[in-house]
Amino acid sequence: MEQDNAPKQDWKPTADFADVAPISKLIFSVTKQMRRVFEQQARQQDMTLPQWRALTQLVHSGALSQAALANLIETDPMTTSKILRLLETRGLIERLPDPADSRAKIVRVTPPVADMVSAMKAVAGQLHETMLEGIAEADRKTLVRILNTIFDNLSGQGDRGKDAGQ
Amino acid sequence: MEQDNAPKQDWKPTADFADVAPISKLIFSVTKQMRRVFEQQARQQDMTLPQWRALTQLVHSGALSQAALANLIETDPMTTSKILRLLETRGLIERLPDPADSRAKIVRVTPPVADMVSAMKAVAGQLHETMLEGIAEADRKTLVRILNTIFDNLSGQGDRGKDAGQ
DNA sequence: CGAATATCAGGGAAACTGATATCT
DNA sequence: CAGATATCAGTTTCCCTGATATTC
Repeated sequence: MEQDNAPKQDWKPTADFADVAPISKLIFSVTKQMRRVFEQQARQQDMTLPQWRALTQLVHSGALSQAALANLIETDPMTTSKILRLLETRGLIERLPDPADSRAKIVRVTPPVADMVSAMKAVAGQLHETMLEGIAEADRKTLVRILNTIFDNLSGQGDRGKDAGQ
Repeated sequence: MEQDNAPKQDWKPTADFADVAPISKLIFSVTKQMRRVFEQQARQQDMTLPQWRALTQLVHSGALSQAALANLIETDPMTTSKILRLLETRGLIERLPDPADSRAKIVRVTPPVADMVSAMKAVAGQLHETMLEGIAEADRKTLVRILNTIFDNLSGQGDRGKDAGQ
């Protein structure tokens, strides 16, 4: 038996993630909180965040091809296809053949989605207000500006991540 | 001039996610980009983001019980257990019985983890620099302050997510 | 006893890879 | 033909739920 009542490590801890990339860590933490709160509320409508992003993008942009939608919501075509299948099964979206390109499918939301979107907007709006409580308008503008800069800096990194600027 | 914009569908599109929660959407987009770039680089070390967060937390805090670690990295105990099993299989961490509480296990990193952490720090640091390029020091400080406020606003929301202390 | 710790069993969703039929 | 579009098949990881043995 070794008498090691003092469990100590030999090597030095040096700098860790929080020291090397404190802002990254903070953004990840914030997003994790946002995601958890959102999805907990959204489960009442059987809605996940990626599904919600696809749906709102379609509401915002109108009918889109799957490839265009995938680009806008920043998911690969295969994942987008699966997300859309889930939404289609529930009758929230429909996929129509593109008359101008028989490879493509045009995706659009269906009328009965309105009620659900309305309910979800309340959830998203509530979350948005809660998280921004006590933050002045000037700071919010600054935040948006900085985040847009970060987004632009990251677009173009990695294999995929082309444009999507906007 | 633009008093009447042309509607595309029969039902009213009203406000969508981007209108209701533009900052939320932006944060999600930024995080998605960060995550993709990070995990793409991290795959060279067979490392995912949650695993990396657990590992760096252990480096930072030293030995911890699984419950304490789970609280710090904001994952539930079951998920934490599985993440640790993956790390333990690779010999990156070890779980020892807590002499003071025989229900608990004390988790700590193993010495050979140093090389991998060193390589990952380079990746994380590179990503951090890239994404913050062109952002002044004052803006970075502002960003950290606002994000901390948001984090505090969200802590306490939802079933889990109490105070980050304990 | 009630609460906490860790784990088992099981499920769903997201992201990625490689391959493929069709079409531009 | 090269490239784009959407999908199939399959794997991994994460996150959640309910249940349980043990211990505080």
